[in-house]
Amino acid sequence: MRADAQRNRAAILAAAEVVFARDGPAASTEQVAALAGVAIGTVFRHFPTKDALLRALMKDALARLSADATELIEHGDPGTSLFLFFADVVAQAAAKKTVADLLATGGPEVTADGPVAALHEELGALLSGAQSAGTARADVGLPEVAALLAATSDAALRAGWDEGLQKRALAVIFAGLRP
Amino acid sequence: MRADAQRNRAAILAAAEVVFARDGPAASTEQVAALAGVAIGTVFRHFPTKDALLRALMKDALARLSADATELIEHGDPGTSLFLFFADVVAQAAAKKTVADLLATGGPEVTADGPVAALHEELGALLSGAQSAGTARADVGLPEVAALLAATSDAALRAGWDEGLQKRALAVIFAGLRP
Amino acid sequence: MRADAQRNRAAILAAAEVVFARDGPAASTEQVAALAGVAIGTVFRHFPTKDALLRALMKDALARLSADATELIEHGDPGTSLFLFFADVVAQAAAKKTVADLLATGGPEVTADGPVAALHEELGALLSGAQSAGTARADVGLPEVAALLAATSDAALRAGWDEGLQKRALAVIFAGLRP
Amino acid sequence: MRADAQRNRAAILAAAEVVFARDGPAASTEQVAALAGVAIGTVFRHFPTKDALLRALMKDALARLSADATELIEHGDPGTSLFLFFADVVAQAAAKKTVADLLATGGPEVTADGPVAALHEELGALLSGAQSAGTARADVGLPEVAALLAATSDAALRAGWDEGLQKRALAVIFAGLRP
DNA sequence: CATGAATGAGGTTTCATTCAT
DNA sequence: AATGAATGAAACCTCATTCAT
Repeated sequence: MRADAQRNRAAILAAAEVVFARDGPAASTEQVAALAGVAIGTVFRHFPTKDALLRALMKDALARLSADATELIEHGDPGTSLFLFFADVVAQAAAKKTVADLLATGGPEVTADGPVAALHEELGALLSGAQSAGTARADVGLPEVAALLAATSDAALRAGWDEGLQKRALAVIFAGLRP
Repeated sequence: MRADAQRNRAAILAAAEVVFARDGPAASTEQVAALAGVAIGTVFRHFPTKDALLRALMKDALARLSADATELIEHGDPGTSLFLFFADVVAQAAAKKTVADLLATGGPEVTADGPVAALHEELGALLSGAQSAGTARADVGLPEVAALLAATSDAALRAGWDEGLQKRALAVIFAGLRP
Repeated sequence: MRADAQRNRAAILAAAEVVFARDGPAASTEQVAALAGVAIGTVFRHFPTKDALLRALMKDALARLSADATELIEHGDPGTSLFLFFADVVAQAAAKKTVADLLATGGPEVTADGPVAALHEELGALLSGAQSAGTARADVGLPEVAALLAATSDAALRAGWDEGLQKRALAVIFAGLRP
Repeated sequence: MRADAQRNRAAILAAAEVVFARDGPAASTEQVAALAGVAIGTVFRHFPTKDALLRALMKDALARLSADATELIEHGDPGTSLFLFFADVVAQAAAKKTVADLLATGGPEVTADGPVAALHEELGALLSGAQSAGTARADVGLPEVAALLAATSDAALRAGWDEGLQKRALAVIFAGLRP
């Protein structure tokens, strides 16, 4: 891929994140092209379908989340990393739509193997760490933790939870997770 | 309003609930008409705008929730009513989209005074009841309870939480609410 | 026809005159019904078609014009009646749409025999009278007088000619008609 | 703009002129597209609204009239140019709707400053020329001349004045304008 | 007779996608 | 590889007309 093509791809993804966050997935692809400063044809050359663009967006967001999780698993404090990660994701979701959408739906058809599974594994590691450290109850499972993470992230975005509300709502969930 | 008109209005609302739950608010009004067994013009005679139809749907769902809450407040056990209501709403949301959407967004422009406020008041009564009965901590407030209710309802729908997942996720939140 | 039916017919015609004058022939029939204070079905019972309603409107307007012309022919001064009639029609047209429309188009398909022909005959009588009285040139014919009457009536309405403009524009035409 | 786009724009305007002249402004945009040999989307790419298309049509027609007037002012005989222009406009109007519509209404919102004012100025120059040359009375003003031009153009179109009728009707007006 | 709800064709407009330039 | 004009299906909405009440 040529250098300018690479640059265009990045610009399109960045523009798409802004546009779809602002106007929802029903926003028109031309708005994305306009914000990216390219012609509509260029968008479709890089992403053959609007859906492909949305999926690429999710993949990117997932990758970023996974990187954060990995960092915490490797260098964070096992007792607090789960809660830190949880709170971070919710805070990010309150600002960006895609993160939430992807967590909520798992994205279009990307369930079993893809990057979503990777993120779940990492979340599982964080949970195990907290359980070993005694800061999370042993009888809570990964599915409900992941579900609650998705639910709160999504809600934080859609309802526009402010920082105070995020804190109080998460306090309830964290209290429920602790022994 | 004539009897047949009344019947059609109800049929349209019922159809809209199904269609919008299945395909999201971007679903076409014609699908609603088809499922309701009426012509497209009839839908627009009853609801002059697609938006008006969506709003009517939310209003209906809200009314049903309020009725349930009122019933619990008046005849339920204060110690368990909050949790019962919470779980019921989430369970319903897992089947119907509008309930969740409305809880998440408060609906278009219906924020301060309308039926949303009424529901919040009722939720507040349930919370107070639980706190008086000693089954909910005194330091949790209505805003976070409402926010968590909206978040879990919405997620239950979108992600299609099965009964087991609903139960486990709510168990965490309920544990966090208890003293 | 029952008395109330008669009353409804008149109310519909009156309403139609107002509505179509205000919004043009593209105005909806329901607006007419609403202004007349009847249901839409009643309009269609009296006039089986929107077109029929428009035609009836023209027929009425024509009848009124014919009556005025006849009155002038029988009791007016031959030397001035033509000019008086001309100016009157233009003045009325400035206020009501249908008169102008009908003069301009002759109405839908009503050319040879109907009330339009009657009006033309009367206009011809007025012209002859003026020519005999020496206030109109002998070499102008009925067709151009009728055409100019239609043109100025229509324009007076559409462009909203005020009284002063009507007077000055007609002064030119009258000067052209005089010997 | 690309060459093919330019060609399409012109084709659409030409088709619109024909279609709206034949069927009035209520004619459908799809007819325009069909006659222009393009898809409906192409019409809306060039003119984002049906109204925009109608306005563009008027602007074009105005420009052509202005060009004709300017030509006459600069190179024509002052004594006859006014009458020539008047007759030409009426003759054209008998064939094309837009010319007449625009003269009658001034077009949508284009009143004070736009090209309509320019045309009025040019008409004023023609009138002054005729008055200086002694072929028009000194006491007729631009307003009534413009009004009569609009009225006759419009009527010539709507009523379909044939050449003979145009000639005789204009003869009356020209006689009224002469000293 | 009157009512007004229902019909459904048709109109305007949007937008994902294709393809000539 | 980029451009942006063209396509055409499909969405929303209107309205003349019909017909059950």
